Amino acid sequence: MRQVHPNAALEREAVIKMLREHHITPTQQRVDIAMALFERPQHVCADQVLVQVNAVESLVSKATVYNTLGLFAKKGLIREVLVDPARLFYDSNMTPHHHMYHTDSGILEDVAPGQVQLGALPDAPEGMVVEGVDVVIRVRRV
Amino acid sequence: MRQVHPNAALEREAVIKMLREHHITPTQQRVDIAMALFERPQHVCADQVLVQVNAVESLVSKATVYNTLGLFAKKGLIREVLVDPARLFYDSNMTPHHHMYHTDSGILEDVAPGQVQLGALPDAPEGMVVEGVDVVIRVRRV
DNA sequence: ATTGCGTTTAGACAAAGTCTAGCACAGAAA
DNA sequence: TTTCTGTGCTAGACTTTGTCTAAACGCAAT
Repeated sequence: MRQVHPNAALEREAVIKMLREHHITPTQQRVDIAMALFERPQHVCADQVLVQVNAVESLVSKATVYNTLGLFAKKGLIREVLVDPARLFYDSNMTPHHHMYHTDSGILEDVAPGQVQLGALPDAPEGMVVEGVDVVIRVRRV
Repeated sequence: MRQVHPNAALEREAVIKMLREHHITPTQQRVDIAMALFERPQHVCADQVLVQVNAVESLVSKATVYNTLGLFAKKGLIREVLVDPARLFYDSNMTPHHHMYHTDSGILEDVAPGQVQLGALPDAPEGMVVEGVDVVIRVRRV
């Protein structure tokens, strides 16, 4: 049986509200996943979320973690980050910013938007809209 | 037995020279792959290269295609492009430019560097160098 | 010819992510 | 509260991309 720690109740409510605001039905599993994601701003891949959510007790299946992360990204709650060819990262920080990726260690850092001057983007082709612009600065040890 | 079309001889020599300039031992397989890549500037994934190279006759194995594309990228002959979470693309156009990615169709286009104003990048952390900066404009149908 | 080293190969393997078919749950309605 | 319906969840099989391994190959130098 599912047990929810009583002290977590308030944050849980806040998360449910957030999901509702993004037109996502707040199921138990989605709330669990969202709480893991928004505990702190972070970059995670599906596998890490799976482990984190099920750390204490098995709450959410693999398929649901994948489905939910995809749903959250589609609904604009989190952001996909493509930096590692082997896995997809998600960023729970939705404020505009860019990324610095350490290719040898896999570390992914945020870069404040003011640190990159981005101007004059090309127009999207006829009948298309810009969904987003990703800037990734790849760095490595000398 | 390996057959090389006589008219391709000249281009083959040029490719061999290019490999040597990048300190890559020009084996038959590497030359075949490079010729497929540089036939025209293009974005390809490993699987497409495998098919293209072996279209007429089976010349190169899967492992070699993967190894060779990785080698070429490491040696600066081609460039990895991360746009699709499911596969890694390679760009045989090494002149500086950015990318526009059609998320629904998978089409990947070049964007001339002049069309994006990129200024004032943050410094790389101590003991690190910037390997590259990727700018991807993701677009989709309205 | 023989040795040695880098390259290629087939096929097994690994990891990320998707799919399926049936069960469970959320929310609406009575 | 109970029932109902459509959405969501699950285990586990499956797919796809890419890597690894061990043996064979190729070529240059001895």
